[in-house]
Amino acid sequence: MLRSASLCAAPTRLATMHPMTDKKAQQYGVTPQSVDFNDWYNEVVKKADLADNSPVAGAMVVKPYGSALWERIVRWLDDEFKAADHESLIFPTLIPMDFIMREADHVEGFAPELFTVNKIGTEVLAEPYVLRPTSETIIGHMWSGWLNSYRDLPFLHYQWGSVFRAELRTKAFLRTSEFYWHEGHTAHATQQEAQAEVRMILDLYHRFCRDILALPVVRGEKTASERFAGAVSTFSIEGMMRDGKALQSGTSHYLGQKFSRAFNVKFQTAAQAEEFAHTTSWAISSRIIGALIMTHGDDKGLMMPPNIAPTQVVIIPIGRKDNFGEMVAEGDKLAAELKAQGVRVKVDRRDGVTNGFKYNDWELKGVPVRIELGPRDLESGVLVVKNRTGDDKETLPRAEVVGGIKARLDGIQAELLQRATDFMLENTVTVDSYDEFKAAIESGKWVRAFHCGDPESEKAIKDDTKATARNVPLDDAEFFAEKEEGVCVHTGKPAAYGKRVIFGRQY
RNA sequence: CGAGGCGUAGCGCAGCCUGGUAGCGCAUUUGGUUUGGGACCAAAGGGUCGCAGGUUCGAAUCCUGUCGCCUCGACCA
Repeated sequence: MLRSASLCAAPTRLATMHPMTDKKAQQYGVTPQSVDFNDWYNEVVKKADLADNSPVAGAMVVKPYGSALWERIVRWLDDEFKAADHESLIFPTLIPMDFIMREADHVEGFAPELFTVNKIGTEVLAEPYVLRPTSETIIGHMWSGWLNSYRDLPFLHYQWGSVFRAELRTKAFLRTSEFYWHEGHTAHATQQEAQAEVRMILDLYHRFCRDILALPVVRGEKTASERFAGAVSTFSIEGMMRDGKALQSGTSHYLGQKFSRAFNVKFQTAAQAEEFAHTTSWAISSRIIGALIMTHGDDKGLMMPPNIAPTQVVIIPIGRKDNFGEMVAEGDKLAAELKAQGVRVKVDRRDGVTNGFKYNDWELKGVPVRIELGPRDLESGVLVVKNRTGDDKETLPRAEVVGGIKARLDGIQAELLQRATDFMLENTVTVDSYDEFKAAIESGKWVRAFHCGDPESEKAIKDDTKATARNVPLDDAEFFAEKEEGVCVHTGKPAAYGKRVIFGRQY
């Protein structure tokens, strides 16, 4: 619950500049981003009705609006996976604990955050289970039984579900002890094929973020110290939030033969040799909703990109008691015309709530387009239209609004992507000295710098600045891909990777 | 997990220090007036004071434990 804690945590700040000291502000709206980004985020999640806290530590309840959003995310991705010939399947939530223990790096990464089931009724289990933190192990186990010949490959599998990781500090959508995702798991006969899969998925994620969520993201490879526990190589898409922090928004891992060796996933080749499969895993989680909130949101609340918005257009019938019903009926007619074009539209038929209240309500929820429809408009054949992205209302002929609705939505989609891209570029600086590096990080920016690749140096930088290497952009990444040689900004040694690394503070 | 803060009506809070009838604003319900950017008047309903122990004649208030939330730190595929 959003109790007094967040408002009282820092009394000195509160006393001087917290707008919640104002009665009206306390009741309506959210804390401005510039005052306290954390408060802003927590309040938006609550007030826009995306999620609520549950009695279970760190586990949220996703409310209908949040669920509608997640369902749209799931649907789009699921269609794409299937279009790329992947098949879904369903694995148990419980995994034998010893499975997790079989791959050394995997254990080390996950052991501290495992929920363990060691009792059924009153009977203590000799071999406990864990609630899956991810399913490479149990899937590897099953694959070993399914795989005989190279002709069986590739396995192109994925499942939708939730996983459990007991993080010590949680935050709705960004880091919850149970979260929702798909996990892709594929097995291939060759390294090349597996690596092509990893890359194909990373690109799919990139398209999803760019075209559907209007999130500019940087495709790149993680440095060794930031790899998935058990991966040979990890690739990520990184987005910049409006506070300048980075959010890893999706990952795609090449696991080599590490898991196939641990779970005996092997096959006979055409040359009659025995070989271990090359496997991959990849995921986008409910965390992506956090990215959506923090990339596009403003002081009025959420801003939903039209391509993902559960509701794209809201119609507000405006009338008095005697003609409100008539206006609602007109709104329904208009809605039907928009729906016929495939637009997701709602008519706000609530009576006894003032128009101003409705405007603010839908702005908080981030609905891209609002149409007002009142007696005056009806009389003159116009509609009042307002985009969530701007401040101005437009009065336009009804036919123009109806006919131009798709273009309007596309325009908003493009505007959001452009805005977020500009923000990311404006808040990324290229530096060649460690002093500049520290100053830039301190001011909440991303840094592009040369690095020697030494994990010890990365650790030292993190201890010093709280910034980590986000990724090394791919050669064909949309941003920051330039090839360059230089010396490490931290150690002065020759730079690794042949290009600059993105550093930033992260969620 | 370490340090700090906070749990009182749906939301935001006061009351706690100094133990003695549980309050305020908003929201809700009803009636009326309103309605093109967060309406107004009137009346009404709503609370095991997070939970469990303890001290006391008596606990929202004092003590202990515990659960949950927030911030900083550590951790974070």
